[in-house]
Amino acid sequence: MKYQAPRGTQDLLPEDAPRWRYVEQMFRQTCADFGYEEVRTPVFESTDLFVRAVGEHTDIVSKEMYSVSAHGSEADERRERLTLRPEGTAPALRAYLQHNLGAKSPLTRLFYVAPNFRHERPQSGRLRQHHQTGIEALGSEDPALDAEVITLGLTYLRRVGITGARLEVNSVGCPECRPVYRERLRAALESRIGTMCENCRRRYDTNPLRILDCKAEDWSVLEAVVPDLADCLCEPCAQHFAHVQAVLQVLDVPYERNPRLVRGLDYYVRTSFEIVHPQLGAQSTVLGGGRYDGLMEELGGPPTPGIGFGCGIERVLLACEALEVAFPLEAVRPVFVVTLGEAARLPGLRLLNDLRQAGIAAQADYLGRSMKAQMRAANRVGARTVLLLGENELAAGAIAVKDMETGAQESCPLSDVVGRMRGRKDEG
RNA sequence: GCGGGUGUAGCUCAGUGGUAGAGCGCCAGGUUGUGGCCCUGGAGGCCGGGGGUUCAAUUCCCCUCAUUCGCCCCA
Repeated sequence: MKYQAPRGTQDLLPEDAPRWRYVEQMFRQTCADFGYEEVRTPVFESTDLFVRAVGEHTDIVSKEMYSVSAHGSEADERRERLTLRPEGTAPALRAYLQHNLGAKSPLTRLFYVAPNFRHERPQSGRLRQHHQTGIEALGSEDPALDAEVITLGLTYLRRVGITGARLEVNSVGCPECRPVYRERLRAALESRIGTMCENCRRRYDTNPLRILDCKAEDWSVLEAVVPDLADCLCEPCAQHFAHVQAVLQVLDVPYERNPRLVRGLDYYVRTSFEIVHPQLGAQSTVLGGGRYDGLMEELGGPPTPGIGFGCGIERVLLACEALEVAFPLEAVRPVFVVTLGEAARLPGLRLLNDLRQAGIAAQADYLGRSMKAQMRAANRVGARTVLLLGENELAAGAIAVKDMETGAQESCPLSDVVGRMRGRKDEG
């Protein structure tokens, strides 16, 4: 085969698309119910935007970005470097700042549905082009807003039909208290460096917080040694986290505090959360997010707190598959025009077009096949009604109307048939 | 970047050192102008690519490519 979809990408065929539409529709509906409005941003942005927002030393920026450069004219080469969007928050905030949405309203609620690109090794639940639904709530640091964002995510997943998901929350502190914790963690682990995996030894120097997230370490032993981040939070962060949990409890949202939940993007502060599903394999996070109160300033805007999440559509669908979720898929039941003989061909096309112009789903066979084959085709596309046009019907100025469920057939004047089909459509 | 699995018909997969099969799908017939179910027939495959061993390789060996699962990281 000469051409195939690039590694880590996939085609969505007609048989797949309805499930995607359904899941996206559930997300849009949930967002609408919570007062979130859609934003659509370009699929690529200035490379610098992502470097700034996500962090120069994160995996995403250091080795996973698809950067593109227009080649050709000198003018193009002078332009800034561009990168295919690796995550959704930075573009949303960029648009918020560029269009000064904060001036229109002190609290802005946005949602998006968009493809993301990361140059990683593909595996189950991880693609080079994947799709995320996500939201961003900008302009308030009210802990209740954290709870709202989390609740929206849970509501969406529940509506899609996902059961058995687990909500984990944590607080990763702020630029005030996190360095304090970082040093306490280093001190606690110092004597254990020798027993840690190669990656963690490196992390000990570069980013010790990520050691908490390592699956290779023996946590049954380390648990007792490692200080709890919650014990090191500064007073405002501790209060914030306590309030978030209090609101979750009032809302009857079941959650687990995961003291080792730290996320990989630099901009996260305070509330950090994930929704994981046990049946997803290695990539079990279906939804992840957190607060990013300093990010807007980092991008050159006014101080504007914010919180949001991203949720992988592919992972949602994997979970649905594992759970054997039954989707209520829309079924188009077209009218099918069957013609018999040359003389009926053009009048049949005319009828087909009249039906379509009247807003009635209508199909016909274009392969010049036998009546039996046309009937088979009608059955295959789920036709509810077949309109049969042959010599007898032409002579009588009529058409045979066959109900494919009952098999009953009757004659109808050709001039009445569109109106009659429209009547059936309105019935339901 | 590193490990393991798998590459045979459109799809899901059997199979053998002597150049290939099933189920489903597709097409057609069983009805001079009638679908589904059933029966019958048919089309469709350089057995991923290259090299080696052999009288002979889809089968054994090596390489390569693709794919998949995992590590890292993330949705």
